[in-house]
Amino acid sequence: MVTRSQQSGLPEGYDPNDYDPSQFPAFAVTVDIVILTMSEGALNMLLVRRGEAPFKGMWAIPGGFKRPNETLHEAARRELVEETGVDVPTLLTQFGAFGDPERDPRMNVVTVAYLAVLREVGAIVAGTDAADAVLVPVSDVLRGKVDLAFDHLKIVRDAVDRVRVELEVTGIATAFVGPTFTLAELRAVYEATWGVELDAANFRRSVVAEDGWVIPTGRRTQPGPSGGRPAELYRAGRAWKSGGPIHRGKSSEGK
Amino acid sequence: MVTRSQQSGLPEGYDPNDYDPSQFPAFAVTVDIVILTMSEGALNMLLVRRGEAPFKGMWAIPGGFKRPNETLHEAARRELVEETGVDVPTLLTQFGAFGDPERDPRMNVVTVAYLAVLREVGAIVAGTDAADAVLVPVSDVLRGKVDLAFDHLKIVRDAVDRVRVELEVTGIATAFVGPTFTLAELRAVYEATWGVELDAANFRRSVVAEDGWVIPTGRRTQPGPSGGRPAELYRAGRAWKSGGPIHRGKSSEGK
DNA sequence: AAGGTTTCAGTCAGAAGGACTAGAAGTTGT
DNA sequence: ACAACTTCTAGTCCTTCTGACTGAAACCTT
Repeated sequence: MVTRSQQSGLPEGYDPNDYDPSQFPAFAVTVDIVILTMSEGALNMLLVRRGEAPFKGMWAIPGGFKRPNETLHEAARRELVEETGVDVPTLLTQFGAFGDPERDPRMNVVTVAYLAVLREVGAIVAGTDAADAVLVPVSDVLRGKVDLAFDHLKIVRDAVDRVRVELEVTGIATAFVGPTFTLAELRAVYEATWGVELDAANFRRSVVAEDGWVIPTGRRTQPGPSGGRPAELYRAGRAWKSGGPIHRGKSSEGK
Repeated sequence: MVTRSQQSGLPEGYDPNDYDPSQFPAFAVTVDIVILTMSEGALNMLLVRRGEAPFKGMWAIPGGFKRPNETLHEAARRELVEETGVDVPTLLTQFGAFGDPERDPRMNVVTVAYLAVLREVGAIVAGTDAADAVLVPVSDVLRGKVDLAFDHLKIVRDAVDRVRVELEVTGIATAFVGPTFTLAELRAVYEATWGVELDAANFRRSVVAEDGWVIPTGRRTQPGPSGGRPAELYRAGRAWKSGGPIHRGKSSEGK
């Protein structure tokens, strides 16, 4: 937007010749999406392989140009559908903008980063060419085991920081699991994202505490191959709109 | 940035002719800053008057174009210095990007919004032409008492939402007060921002609780015109790096 | 039937926090 | 000088929250 610095009343000590506001610099604006999902008890993310220079052959998070006639959110949603075929508009949260001059060697690109949380892991990668899209553990990416293009490593770090906070203050945890879920599944989301271990009994007590966090369906799961008592299936309640029931204590391994 | 959607391996059902990536659309990128400060026990913000169309004569939050050779954070810092003369790089936090197509009637502008917290109220407005810059209560803006240009009302709402969260999870509260402060001053920050009343004794207990939140200086303030026991002066400790000591309860009037 | 595994239910103690009372240390007014 | 008032500080009481733990219930495999 356009305010003081292109008006006539410029601040003292500022030479308008340093910068001509009528000739504003042009930027490319892109939208990048960090797509998270739970797989085998760990936090995973979707990466795509770049087919063009720069960074050809390297892994990157999906994204693309914003179009002039769409909002940022619409652009993120469009890219998400194109990459995964999944349409989850409510779970798309913007978490940062990145515009360092040297982040793209070809031109000046400002990107707006979004965070998407999905379930249904298998269908995601299947939707694209398997060689061009892969699901990798977030921990591998954070440890630098995967070389990412551009400043995508920084973007991923910010995304993980954000989802850890969102887990505590929003209902994003229910987005990782299906429409019905066991409390163990839900607990695994917290444990994998925060890198902690939560007491199953205390977790249950917090979540079931007479509020509308989860609603029992009456049905049960089949126990896993290792046996065990079958778990009850719940669906998400309406209380998640304003802060979740689980809060993390003092120190956590993660971060 | 540039990833899949401009590569050869485009997703199925996507016609490349819909959009030619090599001719990426040009956007103007600006940086807008919501500058908050405490004044007379209330949360205030800085507004500048627009001197040019569109929205000429209306109030707006300060901002300006990002330059090609600076980062977003540098642009925000530069604009902040130009507007207020105050340089507080650590307290500049990015909280959102806004890019609706119709947000600027002239052209396609994507703005990245920053939040700055300042003290020293008087010097701020004095730095600019008094008629062009004004400090107004945030509550007035949120109630729609002040017509803002562009989508700045939405930006301000997001900024206030953000600062309310930051107050709880970061040490941003100490940025509102001076290098030394009384506990009543610090408490007023929470009360004004959250729109609640906090018990002075309980607030003290939480903040002084053996951790490094605040460090007594041994000095005292002069009591106000209404008398009262003089308050002890503290300075901020180092514990604010990871979460503040004050948490808000269930329901608050604010938000 | 026995042992293993997982879920569910309850107890106990300490921490955290809200409401409250009382005292301490200044002010102003008569 | 004294009373009345204001604000800050210190402490108590009680409820709620939460971490750690025990044990029972329900299902598996062998």
